[in-house]
Amino acid sequence: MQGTEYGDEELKKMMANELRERLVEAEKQGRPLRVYCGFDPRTSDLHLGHTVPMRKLRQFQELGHEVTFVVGSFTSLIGDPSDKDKLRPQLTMDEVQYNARTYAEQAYKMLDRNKTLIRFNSEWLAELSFEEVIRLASQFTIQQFLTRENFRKRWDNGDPIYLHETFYALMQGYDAYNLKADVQVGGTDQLFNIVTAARKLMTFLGAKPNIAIILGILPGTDGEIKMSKSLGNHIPLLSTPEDMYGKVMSVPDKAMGQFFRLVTRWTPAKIAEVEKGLAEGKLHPRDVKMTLAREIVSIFHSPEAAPLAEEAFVKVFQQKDIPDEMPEFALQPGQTVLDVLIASQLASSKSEGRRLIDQKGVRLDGEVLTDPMQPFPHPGVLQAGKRRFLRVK
RNA sequence: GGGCAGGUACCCAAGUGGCCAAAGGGGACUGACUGUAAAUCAGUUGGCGGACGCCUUCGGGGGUUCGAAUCCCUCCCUGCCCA
Repeated sequence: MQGTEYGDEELKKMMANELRERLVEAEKQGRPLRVYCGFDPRTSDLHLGHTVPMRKLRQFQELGHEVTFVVGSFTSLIGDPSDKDKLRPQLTMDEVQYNARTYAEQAYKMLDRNKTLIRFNSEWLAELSFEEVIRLASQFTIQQFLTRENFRKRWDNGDPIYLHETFYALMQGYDAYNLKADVQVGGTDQLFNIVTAARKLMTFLGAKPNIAIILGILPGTDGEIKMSKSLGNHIPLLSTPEDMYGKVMSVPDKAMGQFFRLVTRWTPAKIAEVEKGLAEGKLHPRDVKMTLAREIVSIFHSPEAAPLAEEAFVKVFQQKDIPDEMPEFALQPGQTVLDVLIASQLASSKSEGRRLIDQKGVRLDGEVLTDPMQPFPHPGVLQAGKRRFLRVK
């Protein structure tokens, strides 16, 4: 139950007990537990936050249980208009398939490729008739939905709550029913869907309710809000080892604990020890965070990549030196400093490039450049801000 | 269907005829400092031109005005109340 967060001791106890019973029962039947988690294939770019439930799935996998990675293709196909004016594009089956594939590919950084079943929920959800949907819906009251914090808040604020949003809970419950799931994994934002909706629906349909494993939500690099690409505070799974290491180092000290618990492979005992050391001032937060960064790079890249990423970090930020490796750029005759910034994508617009130069953020071989329009002085190492380097030839 | 209140930049949210490219917060970026891309402090955050400048932006479209995010018309969307 490491990293779980039910927000309620009773529920946690209940789930732990049920899990124990289910294990015994499955054992008797000579089968593994069926565990699943659903993922929205809207994006193909995963970040650390997505890996939290995956890591839990992996643990089940290692214990010999059957893990299903459900691609929420059905929801993507119908599109979700809850983002007011931006009409979310409805993805085609091809796009969903494509995203799902890249998604799964990244997920295999966490999951065992050979032991993971991948299913698309449109397989069964698209088959439901309206009549059946109504029958399922009749098991719920509006009031039940309004007790969910998420809906409650919006209700109180006068924000829209769309009717179909309530169906998501039903769909998720039906997924669990269809998969005959023993266990469903998800973040605290899924508590209602997994515990209230899925369990109720499964019981109604004559199945055993799934057991909820509810995990905490990983904050982003700002340490406050949940990690999300659209908020710009995410650490992409596909970032380079150096970038990933650095981004972890930029997480505020206060948020380290959540990273220990939610993304590392550390045992509760080790985490307790580290936190004790920090609290007593015996461990330096920077060193602890470096260990954390190494661990994270090891998980998502390789154990070999971690020390190299650390080396690059130490070199650049502690010794204020330049990294060994950096992209190269072939200087064209007549290019100004600004031209090079744009052409090399160190700046996305001329205004941004100017701003960068105004702010003394651009250096060539350590010298601050002040004139955006000057012809590029000479080949060398161009630095934009603290962490972007370019070898100009 | 009727009445009322709303739709503002990446997000939240002020602004209700010129001083608005648009307060404030968050996020992001830059600098200083440091223990790190932590914390703290300062600055920047639509685009284009060296700059006083120009262009695009406040739900969509149209209009009034020397001048509109702000006023009018119309359409779309949301909330509340009534039917």
